[in-house]
Amino acid sequence: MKHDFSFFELGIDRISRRRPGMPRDRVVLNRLFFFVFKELDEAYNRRLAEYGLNSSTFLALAMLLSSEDKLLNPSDLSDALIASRTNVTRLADELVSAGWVARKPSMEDRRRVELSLTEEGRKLIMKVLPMMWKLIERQWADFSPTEVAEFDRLLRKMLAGLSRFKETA
Amino acid sequence: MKHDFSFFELGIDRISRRRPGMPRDRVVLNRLFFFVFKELDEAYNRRLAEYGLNSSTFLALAMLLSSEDKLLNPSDLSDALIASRTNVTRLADELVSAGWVARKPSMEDRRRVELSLTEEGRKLIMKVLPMMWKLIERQWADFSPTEVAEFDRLLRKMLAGLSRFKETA
DNA sequence: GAAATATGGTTTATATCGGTATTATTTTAT
DNA sequence: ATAAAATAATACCGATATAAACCATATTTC
Repeated sequence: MKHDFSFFELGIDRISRRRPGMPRDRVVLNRLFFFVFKELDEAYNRRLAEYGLNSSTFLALAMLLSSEDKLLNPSDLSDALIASRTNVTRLADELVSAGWVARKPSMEDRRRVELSLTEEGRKLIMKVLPMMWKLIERQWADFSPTEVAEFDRLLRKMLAGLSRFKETA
Repeated sequence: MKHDFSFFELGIDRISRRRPGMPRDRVVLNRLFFFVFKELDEAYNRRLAEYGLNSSTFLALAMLLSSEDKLLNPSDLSDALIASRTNVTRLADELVSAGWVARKPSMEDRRRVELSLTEEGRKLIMKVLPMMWKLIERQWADFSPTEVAEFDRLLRKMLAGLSRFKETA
């Protein structure tokens, strides 16, 4: 990595000095959040790439594994992945052509499509899940249970703040 | 919004029940982080869109404003935005054709290009910055200074955890 | 000082994603 | 029972992003 976060902090401070009125610490927080996300996303994608997966395809397979009875529709996946249905159609194409997922028309509702894991898809996600969990454990290893709980609380509070200013638009 | 976060928590718990060994709370934390990021990004982009901007173009203009003397190269922007140089080229094209930024060849190093704000670009970012700061203040309004500091600390700790497992690959 | 290497920026090819329109089917309203 | 509205999936298109190849210029190495 070329830069750690201090690089950004300096940039923010430079703006702050010249244009007064900036809520400095909160701007840093937003930027830090953004930065951490990028690192998080990149780290996991790099590991998943070893299996020909990425965050979206991994999560899709995990969802499919977790609901092996219920049968999942593309719309369900769209919700679970926070992705457009358009994109899920494409993802499903990808997963099907990789041989991990099967598409079947639904009997009850003929508009629907039912997605399920193939044997290969099942084997793959069963292999990847424990790897991911180990990774996650390692990532959070330094956090005490209290810290985990506090982080959780703050993230949810942040969510509340965000939803509030969504209404007022 | 169709779903709040509890939707995802239920999905995680469903997997957890069937496949033992999941570090449940940390998985939730990762997923929550991802969810919050999406909301954050979407919220800011929606506001910036009113000015014909998005996170990238906004940040680029802010960086340019903050270094009105130093003159910024595309590479600098690439670092600041955590974006590929390829993408910065495209962004610069966009900003130039919108009339907000000027491109000038550098004298000292003839490989380089120097980017600077036009008068219009300057006016725009001077208008947008205070709007953004107000937004950020509102977003974090419920957080006490202690909470802000604690959030900051936890995010940096998370970063440390991430960088650790980057090395070990 | 010439050759090898590194750097800055762009072009080209490719991936990922969302919006809109479209088609097929189901549900609702009258 | 039929017309209108809603829903599910997709095709098509444009926006945003990266990687790889490339050219021009600087820097390093010998």
